[in-house]
Amino acid sequence: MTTTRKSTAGRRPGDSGTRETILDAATAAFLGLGYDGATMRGIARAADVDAALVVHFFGSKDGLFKAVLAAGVDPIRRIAAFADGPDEGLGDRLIRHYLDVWEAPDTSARMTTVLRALALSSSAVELLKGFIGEAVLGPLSGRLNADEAPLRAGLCGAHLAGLSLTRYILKVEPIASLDPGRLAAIVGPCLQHYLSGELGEPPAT
Amino acid sequence: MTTTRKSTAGRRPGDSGTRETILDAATAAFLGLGYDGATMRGIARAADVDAALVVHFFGSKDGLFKAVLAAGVDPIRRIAAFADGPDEGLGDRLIRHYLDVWEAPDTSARMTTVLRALALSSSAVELLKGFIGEAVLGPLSGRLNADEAPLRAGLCGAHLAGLSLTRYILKVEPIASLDPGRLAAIVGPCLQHYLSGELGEPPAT
DNA sequence: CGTTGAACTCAACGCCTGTTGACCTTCCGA
DNA sequence: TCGGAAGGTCAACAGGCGTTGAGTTCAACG
Repeated sequence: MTTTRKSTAGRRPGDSGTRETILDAATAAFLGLGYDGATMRGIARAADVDAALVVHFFGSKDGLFKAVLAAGVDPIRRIAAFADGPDEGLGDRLIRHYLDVWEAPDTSARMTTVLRALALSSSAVELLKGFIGEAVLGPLSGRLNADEAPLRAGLCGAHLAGLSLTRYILKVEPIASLDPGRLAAIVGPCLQHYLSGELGEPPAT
Repeated sequence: MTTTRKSTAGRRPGDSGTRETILDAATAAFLGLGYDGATMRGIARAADVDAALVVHFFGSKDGLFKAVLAAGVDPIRRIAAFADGPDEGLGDRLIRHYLDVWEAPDTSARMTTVLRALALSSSAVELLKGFIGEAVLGPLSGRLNADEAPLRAGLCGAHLAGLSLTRYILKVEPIASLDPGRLAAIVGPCLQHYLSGELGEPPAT
């Protein structure tokens, strides 16, 4: 027995979905503990795997977080579908697509992960900012033909972010329990106003 | 020279406000880096002091964080003053009071610290919910004579929370750099619509 | 059948963390 | 005048962190 290993190493037989297992464990860890709180070793342990394998798959902790972000935030891209259609119903379609995404159970868990991670680490803030800018605000402001498109997109983003925080994370009533359709009907017109209305002028009920 | 120290140790002459210096440094650190990101050594360095002294004063990192939170207390309550005055300008006064509080440098630092604490414990979430409910939503919904007052207040709260997240914490442009007066002029009418408008009807630019 | 590369483990690296205990120096009250 | 107590430094601890590199095992392809 000169250099014989313990034989636990090496590739496993069959098609192991280890990568996905790790990703799930990482999602749960980031959700429960935040970016800094979650550790590579802990995630590896939860996935019943060596920490080095996590590095092997995702390169680094940052890479892993980005992968979680990409997987969790990927549904955000679905929101972009709201852009198809005439200008007039834009605000309404935006809020409906947005709510659709958040109401899906696993999706909302993933997105909550992202938001939670924000509170603990500043590096996560940079990551999320980049993603929001690229995946949501960019396409949105690109589609708008009104002036000050980035501002309009930012206002919508701020309103939607606040809605998520209130409804899905803090669960403040009565917003949290409100019927999605009703909420969309209420918020849609305001988004529309931000998108195409006269900024700084009263919406005039 | 058996055990002679470098003579840098020992009590400093005069009345040194070292404790407060440390508290300030800690506030800044927690704000900029989050709980885990901020380090005892870093805080000590910023206060030009040894890390052990921080422990000496506050017991532990947890104790220091709690001290920072306790020092901040309740600038939120100042927002409640918006309620004085006629109904018509309510939305406008709400956003202006809200921005006033957040624009004050030390206040915003402290509030952001609290927000960051959210991820630490679910009790922090309860704390914030209580704060929001008591200081903003309560007075607001109590004052409104329209129907569905809690819902209206909740909508305003959601919008404002999103604004804080976007402007002060994530610092997403162009919202972050927007002139406060302009921002108030833009958002005020929408708040007003939530407060007294026809919910679910278009604001009709 | 041989080779290549992907999957996987193991041991170790260097770094940074919060905390401790010993020690020193000044202030203040008895 | 003298003795705590309070303010302050220093060196070191033990442990956790992300990451690395070498090594092993398996699957797939020519």
